[in-house]
Amino acid sequence: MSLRHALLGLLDDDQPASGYELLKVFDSSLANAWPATQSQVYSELNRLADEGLITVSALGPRGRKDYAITVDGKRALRDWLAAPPVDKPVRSDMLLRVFFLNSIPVDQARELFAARCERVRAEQERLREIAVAISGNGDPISIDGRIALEFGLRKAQMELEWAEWAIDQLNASAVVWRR
Amino acid sequence: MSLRHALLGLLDDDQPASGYELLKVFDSSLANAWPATQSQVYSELNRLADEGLITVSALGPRGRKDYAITVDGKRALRDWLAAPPVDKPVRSDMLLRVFFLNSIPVDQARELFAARCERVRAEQERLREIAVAISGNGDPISIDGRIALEFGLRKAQMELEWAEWAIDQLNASAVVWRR
DNA sequence: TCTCTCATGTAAGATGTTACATGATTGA
DNA sequence: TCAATCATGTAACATCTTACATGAGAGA
Repeated sequence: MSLRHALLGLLDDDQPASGYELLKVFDSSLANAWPATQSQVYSELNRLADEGLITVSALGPRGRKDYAITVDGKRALRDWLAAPPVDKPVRSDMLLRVFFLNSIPVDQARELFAARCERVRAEQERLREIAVAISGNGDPISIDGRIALEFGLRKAQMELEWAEWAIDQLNASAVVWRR
Repeated sequence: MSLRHALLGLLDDDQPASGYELLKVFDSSLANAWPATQSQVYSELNRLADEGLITVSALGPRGRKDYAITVDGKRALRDWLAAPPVDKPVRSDMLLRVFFLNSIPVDQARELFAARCERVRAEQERLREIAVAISGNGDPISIDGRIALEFGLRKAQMELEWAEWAIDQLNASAVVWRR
């Protein structure tokens, strides 16, 4: 149930905002921590409003609704932040394939890791551009964003080195095989 | 829809197996790549059997059903392995909290990362024990398992260093604050 | 006027979690 | 005999994805 906490957190940080605006945050910065779809955001906002954790603070053109966090909402947010993070099980399509590597030819396995390297390099590039953007705009860089971004960069680097190491392992075991 | 591919992969690797046996694999090695509950495994096995991708190859005591992969199942598995892995969006409760660090006192933030270090260290320990177990049992270590395990170890190491770095960042910014 | 962006909503279906329910077999 | 393990199933609920639907306002 962290989607609601993400919404509460955003509304606590800034001024009241509409679902449309919050959605843009989910599509940009928050996409790397807790992605959510339009459908989810709008539904959850209505649920939060029903429960009194947020309220409609203003109505705008085109049916726009600005939401503000309530006292109850602030308490819910703080309770969540004080609780230890729950590690939800992580599912990785990539890692699952690794378990079945012996079901495919070695060449295809190498290809799998090579493709992974490509993907990760692209991801690294994307994150580096964000890093440049946020450090270049003159704002005092929010420490939160910096730390989250650093996580992404380190993870990408780790994955890249791992995939390269895996290819080496495949090559080494292929040599052994040939004897 | 990777749960079904995990099941097909397991049945392709080894001899026919029962849901109960497959479940144990999900609780041990596969838990780190694609965790699944008892409820999910049994339902999916029935669905796969309905679709003809696996068949009941033997009946045992206590209503035990051994499943074997079919030709259609093997094709489905190979099609999946040949397709590029899909990166499903990753949701991290921890990372989400990082985005709202400015909503809590610095001490609590430090505590968050310190607790993370503890958790990750425990995880590292767990994985190292597995590494010792599989390298010590005399079997020729499956390259698949080695590569998957290495991913976990590297990820843990990365997270640990990141969390420590984050604490340093907090300390540094706290100093700036005090001036 | 006409298109693009703003703005919100609903519905169907896939996937995952938690809890409950049931009973057979094995070994101490 | 009695407890632990083996063995499968269902139901309710939470969450997430994809697609469809609708319309107002802003600017060329």
